Amino acid sequence: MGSHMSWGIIEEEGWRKGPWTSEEDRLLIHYVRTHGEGRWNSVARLSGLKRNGKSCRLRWVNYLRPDLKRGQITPQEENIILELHARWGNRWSTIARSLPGRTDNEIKNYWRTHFKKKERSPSSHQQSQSPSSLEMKGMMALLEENNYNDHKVPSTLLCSMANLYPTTSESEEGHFYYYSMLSNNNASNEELWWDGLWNLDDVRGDFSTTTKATLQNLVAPYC
DNA sequence: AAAGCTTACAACCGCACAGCA
DNA sequence: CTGCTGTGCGGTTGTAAGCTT
Repeated sequence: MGSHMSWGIIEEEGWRKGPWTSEEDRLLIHYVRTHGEGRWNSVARLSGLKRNGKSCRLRWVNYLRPDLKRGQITPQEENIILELHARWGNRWSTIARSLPGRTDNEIKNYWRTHFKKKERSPSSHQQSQSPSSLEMKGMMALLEENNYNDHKVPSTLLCSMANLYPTTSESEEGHFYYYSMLSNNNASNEELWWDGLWNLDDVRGDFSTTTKATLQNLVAPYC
């Protein structure tokens, strides 16, 4: 689908809008390779793209990033989304951090098309592969019980994550380390925690641009 | 076969926040 | 302290493709 959509190309104040062309993608990829992520408002000047910074950032984050996982959301990922949404609500970026390769936009879209509908038809919800509302209540009770206060993640969630990201190879190593660390009862050790966060960010790349707010977002749900 | 409906997803918008001069 | 700029986030929209009637 995607690039075939025909949003009319609009030029407003010199900025192009609408669907990206492969040439624009190429320019943006080249820009990121040479200058790194960030400084999005400089993209137009440095790359020749007639796109504003926001548009460039969005295109990169949601579509061009090399670590993106394409394809359908798996049932395991769906379970994680359900669980994390029950816990955090519409904090899509927070949820996305637990699903490497998935973007907040992707998860948000998935939620809207799948679960919003299910909310309206409770009977179909029970038939799905997702946990029933009763099961979810149990999970949430577990979550509340543990409350992440001692930096523990419920084993149910960790099982899903471990199943989802079983390998320790290459880019996923950091993530798995992160989850294993969380599952460790001794992981309340603050040092281990921050080690894990550094590791996570390292994997996500461009650690240098990670702001305090980003780290706070990362930590907040567990604190 | 055609019309209407649903799903999927790319992209935009407005707001909030952090950092910096 | 204040205003500006850059960035991130959540909500929303628009449209192609697929499905149903």
